[in-house]
Amino acid sequence: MRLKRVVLERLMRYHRFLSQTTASKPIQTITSAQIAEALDIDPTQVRKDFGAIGLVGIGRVGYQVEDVCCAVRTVMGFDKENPAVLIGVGQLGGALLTYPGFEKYGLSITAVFDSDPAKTGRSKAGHTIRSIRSLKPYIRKHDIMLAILCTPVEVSQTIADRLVSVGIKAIWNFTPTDLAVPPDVLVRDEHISLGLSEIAYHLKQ
Amino acid sequence: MRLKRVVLERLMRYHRFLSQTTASKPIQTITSAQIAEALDIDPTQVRKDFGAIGLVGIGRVGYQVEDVCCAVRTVMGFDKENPAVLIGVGQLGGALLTYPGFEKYGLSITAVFDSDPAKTGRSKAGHTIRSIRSLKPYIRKHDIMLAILCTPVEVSQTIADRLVSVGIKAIWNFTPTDLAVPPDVLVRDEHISLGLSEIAYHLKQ
DNA sequence: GACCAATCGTGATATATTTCACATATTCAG
DNA sequence: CTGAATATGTGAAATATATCACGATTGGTC
Repeated sequence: MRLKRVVLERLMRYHRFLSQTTASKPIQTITSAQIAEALDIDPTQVRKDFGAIGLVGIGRVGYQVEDVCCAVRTVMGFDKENPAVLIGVGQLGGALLTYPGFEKYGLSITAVFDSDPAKTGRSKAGHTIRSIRSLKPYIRKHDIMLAILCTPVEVSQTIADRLVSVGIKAIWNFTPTDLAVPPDVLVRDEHISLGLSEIAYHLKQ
Repeated sequence: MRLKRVVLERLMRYHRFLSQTTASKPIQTITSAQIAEALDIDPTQVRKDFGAIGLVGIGRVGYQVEDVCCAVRTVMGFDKENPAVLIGVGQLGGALLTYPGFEKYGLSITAVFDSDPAKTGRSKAGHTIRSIRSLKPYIRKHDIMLAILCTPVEVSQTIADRLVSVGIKAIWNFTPTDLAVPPDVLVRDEHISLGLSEIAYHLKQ
């Protein structure tokens, strides 16, 4: 069965926790209770999640840490290369370009685009900024499936439409827009205003 | 009753949608069905969410757009000033400093800190970077409740502990760490790896 | 003013998610 | 080898969330 978003997010937390833990103190195995305690999750939940990705533990012992990490990475698809394009090299786009953690997840930004003629041709973080007009041919030629969207709000839907028309399969949306796309295209929103709302509400209490 | 996180997120989507819509074409009222259609949500859900924040609509007409926006902003606490400190002026921290959208939500970054002596004293986006050693006295003196955490992973928990000990009430966590804090302190995680996992999984299918 | 169509408000229903409870399996001690 | 202790794995129960169904209310039309 297709894994739900909440499950994927928990799997990531397990993975991160185990990576951090083993980095400081190498351990072979871990129990669902230990993970649950650290991440403030119910132990049963941990076991069910593990079961969902085919992990089996050992009674009285727990799970092989190595196996867990491996299984999560495989299920997520981090072992596959995912070339991506980044569109809009503003402050945020620039910050993402230099983010060092992407390769760990199989993501590599292979080209960056911007509609500002003053930027095109220039170089940023080792990438030559291309004109937005070369976006379509590039995606077609290299069979890109993922686009990272960092444009101003005004053009984000327009760019999204172009991306869809040329066959993109996922859009990582850093613009504060609710994009309209066909159901087979995944949009993952990374609006920080959502986080801000939770914080502001908490502080008001 | 205390609003749930999912409700808050939907309220934000309504608010953003209405802001965008009215910006291009001024309208007085809107129906739950119209909002639901645009955001791919059930109309009943919209009405229940509105009911939860005390909004009442009019039969055959819908809701006053103005009222909705106003109610959301009030409930969220965007009408109150929220001074915040930002810790860790790297790529991401720098990008956040120049983000123009915060004031709309009542958030203002009043001071920025970094532990790198090479950075302290310098200026970035209109802020003088302070030494991390002045963090505690600053928070105490100005009664700051919110911290934006953009430090390297290695020190994030240490800084979080210091923040908690000096009375911070919410941490907006941009570092890929599961922070351990007392239950009365809100941590909102903004790990982009979570989004990445959803994308990688989708692309693998 | 009376009727019709469209919309809200909400209890009931359905679905999804989390937690509980316990049988089963494994380790360790004596 | 046996028994006690501690894990897992999973069906059942509880909780949370979303959707349906429908009465109540409003605005427009004749």
